[in-house]
Amino acid sequence: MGALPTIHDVARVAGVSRQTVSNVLNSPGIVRPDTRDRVTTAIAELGYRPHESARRLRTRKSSTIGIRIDPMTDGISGSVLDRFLHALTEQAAAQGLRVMLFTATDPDDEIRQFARLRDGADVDAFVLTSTFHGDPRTEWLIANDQSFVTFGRPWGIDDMNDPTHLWVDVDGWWGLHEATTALLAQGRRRIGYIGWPSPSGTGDDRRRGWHDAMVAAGGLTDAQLTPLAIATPDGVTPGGAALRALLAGRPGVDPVDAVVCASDSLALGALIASAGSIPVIGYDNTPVAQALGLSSVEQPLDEVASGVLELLTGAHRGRPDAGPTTDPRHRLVRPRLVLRSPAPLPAP
Amino acid sequence: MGALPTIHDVARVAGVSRQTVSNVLNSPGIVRPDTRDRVTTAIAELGYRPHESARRLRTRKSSTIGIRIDPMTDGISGSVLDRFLHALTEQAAAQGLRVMLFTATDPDDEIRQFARLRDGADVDAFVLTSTFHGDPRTEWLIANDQSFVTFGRPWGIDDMNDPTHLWVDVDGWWGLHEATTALLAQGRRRIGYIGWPSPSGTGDDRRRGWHDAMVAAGGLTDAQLTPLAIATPDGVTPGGAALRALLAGRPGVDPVDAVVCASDSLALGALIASAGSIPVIGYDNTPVAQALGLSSVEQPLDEVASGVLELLTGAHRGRPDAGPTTDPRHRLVRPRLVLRSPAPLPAP
DNA sequence: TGTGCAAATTTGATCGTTCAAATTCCTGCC
DNA sequence: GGCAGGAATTTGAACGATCAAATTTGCACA
Repeated sequence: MGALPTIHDVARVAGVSRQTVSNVLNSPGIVRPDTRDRVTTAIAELGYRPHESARRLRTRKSSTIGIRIDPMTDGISGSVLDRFLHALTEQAAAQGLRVMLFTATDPDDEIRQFARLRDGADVDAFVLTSTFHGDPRTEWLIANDQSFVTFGRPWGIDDMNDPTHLWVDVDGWWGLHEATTALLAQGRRRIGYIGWPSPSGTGDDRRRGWHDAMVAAGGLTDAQLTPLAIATPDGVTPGGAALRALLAGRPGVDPVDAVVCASDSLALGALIASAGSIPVIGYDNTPVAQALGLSSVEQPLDEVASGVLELLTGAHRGRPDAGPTTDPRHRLVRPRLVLRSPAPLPAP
Repeated sequence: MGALPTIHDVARVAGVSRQTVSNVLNSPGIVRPDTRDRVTTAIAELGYRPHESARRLRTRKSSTIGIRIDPMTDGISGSVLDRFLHALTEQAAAQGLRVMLFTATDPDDEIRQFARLRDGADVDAFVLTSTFHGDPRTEWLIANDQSFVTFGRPWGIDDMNDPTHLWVDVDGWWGLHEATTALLAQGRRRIGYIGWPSPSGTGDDRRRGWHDAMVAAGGLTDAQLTPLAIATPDGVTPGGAALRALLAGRPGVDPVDAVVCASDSLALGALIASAGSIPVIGYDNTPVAQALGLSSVEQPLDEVASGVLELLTGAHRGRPDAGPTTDPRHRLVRPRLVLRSPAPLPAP
């Protein structure tokens, strides 16, 4: 009674062989309907479930995805990973895949973890977050023929159309384009941008979204736009400082009448510093933004998760050269603008 | 070259048998030092690592902990689970344990997931978060003799000293006692409390922390304290409403001059509604609190994680009746008060 | 009725490891 | 030198599943 039933027990009860039971589970098409029913009944009766480790040993597949969980560097946007993890786990489970976590102190350590998990046959695919240009992790994974997909573009030349690896990303350009356009529709004309220093793949992309929307609107020239964009490290305090600079203006540069930001952290700082005098739009739609009624650009993490799984389990099977070339090797999903009116906040 | 080395390859290179290699790995004490060295060298040379699935199949242990990842209900405190996950994964890895995620829509579904993971021999222990009194999940786990530890007390009578299962929790009483005491030391006398409706194990515990500190201070009687505590659902808006009520006072009830809250969500609402006029202290030290300079009570999630692992791998092995009775079956860790001065916020 | 051939099912081997039992090695002592 | 007895090591079997090949079944057709 204590022992769990094995495939052999099911076979005995159903009056068939082990292999037939295995076939019912793995390729039901090749077994005759009446035997299949008999086996299914026996499985239900005994409450049998295949022993995953035995299956993994034999098939040399773990059906497990490894993903690194960050040390929660920036608290505010940390929840993006959290929501992504949830979406990924949920959708993976629906396909019989498991999600295993690991931590790493730096990229080199992460590569050691890759090796450890691969050697132990613990996972057979990885999902990478926050990749950067020339990332040693993707290079290692490619060199070692590991199956993986990144959440984030490679940001190299031509990577969009001829990527060296599979990726899913959110179209930050589109997000900031939408945000800027929405402010323009509200009659704002001098819309500033607060983002990160170049070069930053994500950051530059978002800045271009703002820039292109402003140019399309036709009010300002390229030269007039340049002083409206501020590059600063991420964080609430830098966001506040940047906004004060934009509001103050300079000789020959008028103050801005709205601001879009590359992150909710920056936007929060800007919101506080602006004292609610001008509209501010952030990025990521974090809990902070939700709580304070800050407008923000929401990343559709469900779509990102399903895109990742498609690339992992679909024709490409997590490798850039495996699938047919007709099948796109990436997914670029569109974020959604969430407009809110800020809650009243206490004065200094 | 493609194939990973097996224990057999190591044995051949070292000139010993499979089992000796296995012994070097699992019980180094029983193998002679010089053979041990030879084997260790061969392992390093080949880069051998045991195939975890094969090992699990044979030993019937998975060395994997299962934990559910929540659907991110309340965004603000969601990051607590996130930080806990990170701490748990990190410390588990140090002990050769893996962490596997799963999702569930409700407690019954979660029980189905338990069964699935157990039957597949995927995990051999569970970590439960946010348990409640009479939780069907803990009952199922006990009835099915599963190894598990909860993050959160059972909240039943006598569970503290004679628990039916192993648990780790943060001492919310102590956290609110500290917060209240800190405000008393600043000269505040009429300190209000905003929390959740009774019965709520966590909530009632935190309220008692505030209550006991107030009583110890001696300024107010029990009857005078009652109107200073407000019970309301969690959230930013309810927090604001509660604070307005406390600030307005009533016939015979003077306004408060400070407030402690059961969560950062409530505290954030209170902070906004108070317009910075009185000090507010929250609970969880979430990113929002950090960003806005809101004082808060921080849960030491590293300690919680290590406590969970101790109970899981120590003498008790995740079961209430396994270890010696001298060994405590729970850990109650003390939170840390983080005092900040709020950043200036924009006016309505 | 027998034959051919595909479909359905069964059998034997195997994945990489550890357990249990058997064997060999070594050391001390008479 | 022989022998006892423990330490060190090796051997065969097993964990529970799937793969590959062998076998049996079922059906159409001559």
